[in-house]
Parts: sequence; structure tokens; C-alpha cells
Amino acid sequence: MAFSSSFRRLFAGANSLSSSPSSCVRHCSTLTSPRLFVSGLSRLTTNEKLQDAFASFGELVDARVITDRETGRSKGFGFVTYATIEDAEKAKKGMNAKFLDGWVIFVDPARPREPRRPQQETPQSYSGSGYTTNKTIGWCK
DNA sequence: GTTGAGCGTT
Repeated sequence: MAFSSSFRRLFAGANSLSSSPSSCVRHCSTLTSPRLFVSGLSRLTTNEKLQDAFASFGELVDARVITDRETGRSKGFGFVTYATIEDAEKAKKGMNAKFLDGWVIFVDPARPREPRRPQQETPQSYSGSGYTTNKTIGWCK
């Protein structure tokens, strides 16, 4: 059978074509911070509601709805902080585009707030020989 | 009562 050889070549070509140099994207959507930004909240949603809605995904360290100081009402978004990043990831995937108080809420990784003044210790852990220990977060299973 | 796409307080 002379067909098998041409088939083999076609398959080999297709296989080599499937390798793209810019396709270095890993299926790893791990967050870099256990802090989540929740938007789309109802103006009636309060901290307890937010906490109650997100508590079932992991250990919730903090959950607060941002309220305007002048009016005392919710600004329509809030922040939730989990004990671990995995829980935050689970909550993000589990609560994103879901309903809360009749509104569709969106969960996204919170942006790192501006560098605060030198009050908190700077854990610049050195390895001993002048090299910084890179404690990169990103457990990819 | 207030219907918006928005990243905050010690």
C-alpha cells in the first residue's frame, strides 16, 4: 500500500505545524493575590451579604463593601480576601457572573493598592549570598 | 426605593 506513506507524511506535517512558538500559554489561571474585586453589587448589598455569598468557597479573611463616606451607601463594589489563593480562585470562578440581590456581579482579581508608606516590614528575604529568594506564587497542578 | 462597568479604609 503506497497510501500509508503519504498519509504518514501528511500527519507528520500537521503535527509539526501545531507547534507554535507564541503558544507558550499554560493552562494556569492561578491568581497572584487572594484578594478579589467584586463589582456589580446592588446598592442594598452589605458586607454581611457579600460575606455570606462568598463564605462557601473557602476561608474568608475579609469581605467588605465599599461605601461612600458622605452618604454611607454602597458604591456598588467591594473586596473579598481569602486565606489562600486557591479559595479565591474557586470563588472567582464560582461567583463570577452570578446573581446577588438581583444583580449580576463580576469577580476579578483586585489590583494591588498603591505602595503604602514604610509601615509594613519589607520581607526582602535573602538567600545568604546576596541572592533574593524568589517566592513566586503560582502553584500549577 | 435612585439601575452603574466602578479598584478601597483603617
